[in-house]
Amino acid sequence: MTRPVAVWWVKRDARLTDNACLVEAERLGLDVLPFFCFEPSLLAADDTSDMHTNAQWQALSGLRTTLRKHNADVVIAHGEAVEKLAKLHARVPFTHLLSHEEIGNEITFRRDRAVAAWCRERGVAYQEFPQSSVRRSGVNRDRLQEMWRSRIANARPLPVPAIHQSDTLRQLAAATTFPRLQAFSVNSHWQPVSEADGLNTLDAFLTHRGRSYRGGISSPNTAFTAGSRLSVHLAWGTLTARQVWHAVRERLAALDPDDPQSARWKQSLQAFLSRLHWRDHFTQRLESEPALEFQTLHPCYRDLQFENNEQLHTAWRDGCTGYPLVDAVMRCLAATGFVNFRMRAMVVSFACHVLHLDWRLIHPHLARVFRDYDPGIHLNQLQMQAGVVGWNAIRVYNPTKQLTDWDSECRFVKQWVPELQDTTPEHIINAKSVSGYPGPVVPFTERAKWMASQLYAKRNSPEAKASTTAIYLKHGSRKKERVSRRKRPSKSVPPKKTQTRGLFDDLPDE
DNA sequence: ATCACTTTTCG
DNA sequence: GAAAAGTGA
Repeated sequence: MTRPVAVWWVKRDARLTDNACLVEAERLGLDVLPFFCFEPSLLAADDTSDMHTNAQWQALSGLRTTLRKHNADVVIAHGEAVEKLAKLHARVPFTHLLSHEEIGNEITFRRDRAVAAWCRERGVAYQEFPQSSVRRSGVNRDRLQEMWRSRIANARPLPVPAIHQSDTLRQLAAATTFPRLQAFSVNSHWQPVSEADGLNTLDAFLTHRGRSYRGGISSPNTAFTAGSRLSVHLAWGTLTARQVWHAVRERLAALDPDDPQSARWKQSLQAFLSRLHWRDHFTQRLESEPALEFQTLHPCYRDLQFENNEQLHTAWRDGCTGYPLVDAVMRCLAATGFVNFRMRAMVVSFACHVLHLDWRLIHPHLARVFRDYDPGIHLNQLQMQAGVVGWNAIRVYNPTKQLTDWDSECRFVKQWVPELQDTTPEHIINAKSVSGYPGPVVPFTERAKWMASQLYAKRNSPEAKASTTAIYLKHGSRKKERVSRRKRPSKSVPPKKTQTRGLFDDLPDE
């Protein structure tokens, strides 16, 4: 009467919809036992924080609630994965271990390898299923479009299959409880993470909020509602890119051409889809080049010396640089775990180009204050904004210009930097001294120019130029041919039509 | 000539 | 991204 058991090892995929592990268990006709492990070695990592552990706890709590409606439950463990799996195996001799293919940092990769080795030793069939278009260990970027088409665009999200779980298994799972961790206390500033919250967020974006996406995501005052807010769900796997992609495509197809609002919706949703696709481009780069967690993709920057002044680092981290928008963003992140892309890019640019801090030095803190921390996205964006990828122009964000452009009334600044509560916007923007708020820790223009010159000097060395092409071919975008443009078209030439941007042109984000 | 806006180039 | 260059009223 007892069927063989497949353990579904839940990691960043605490959801029932579009879950290949559950579908596979059903296909094999196995009982399924979901298993989640809070791992001390991961909890202690310098890029992990309570914000992340709390997200996983919420996702898992949601999963448990849903599973119970299916008359099933999840085993919750606290300990190292191999050790806990072995202990479970002694109790329930499962034949299969199913999990999603995680593109993470070195710690999770090594952990996955150790689990695979344990499975081989024990004769447990271990299978990992991709949950994005990223190809494991694949480096051929020419085939990425094809991967996206076959895995995302031309494949429907998987429906929730029947879940078979014996009473014995269910009782065993139900008896396991959450470990007592500080991270599990509720913080109302943090965005909720669960499959149900993910679906609600997606729905609200597609029915109301999404209209303002285009034009709304740049300002920190509007981005909290105009942004999709799906990043946490994609990061922790309470939604998949495939679910989101198809939901957005359906919404686009359903737009009423007679509705004057439709044009705006269309622009917004297409801009969003483009970014959704870019996620995988970056994740693929980390999968192909895991060393970029520790060193720059381009060799010419590896011997670059950074000032790494500890006072400047602390001032940046705590939001005390004397640059109001930078400080507001750092404090907002620490409190909420979220801010829009542009503001994140600005604080990275500021730390690297103005404070002269190594991107590896600022990496752990940022990872910890991003509730949507996803190593593939984070590490690539970090290197890109630090200007060490090699082929993009070096982007230096001017915090004063950003303030004028996106928070000219200083609403966001005042919300997070109460010292400036009673100061007028003009006063703040012109950096007049305010008692109780520090002046600029370092001068912007001079320091930014100096760092840019350092970076360009590295890049322009003949050896560097030689390797740039090779690296670009391996890791750059495939979409647009890099045609050398005519310097100055003659007057007689018919006006060239403005090149319409495709979804995947080499202009990530803003 | 000037202004507002877009495109191109690039420490 | 920012600045310079271009465009068209």
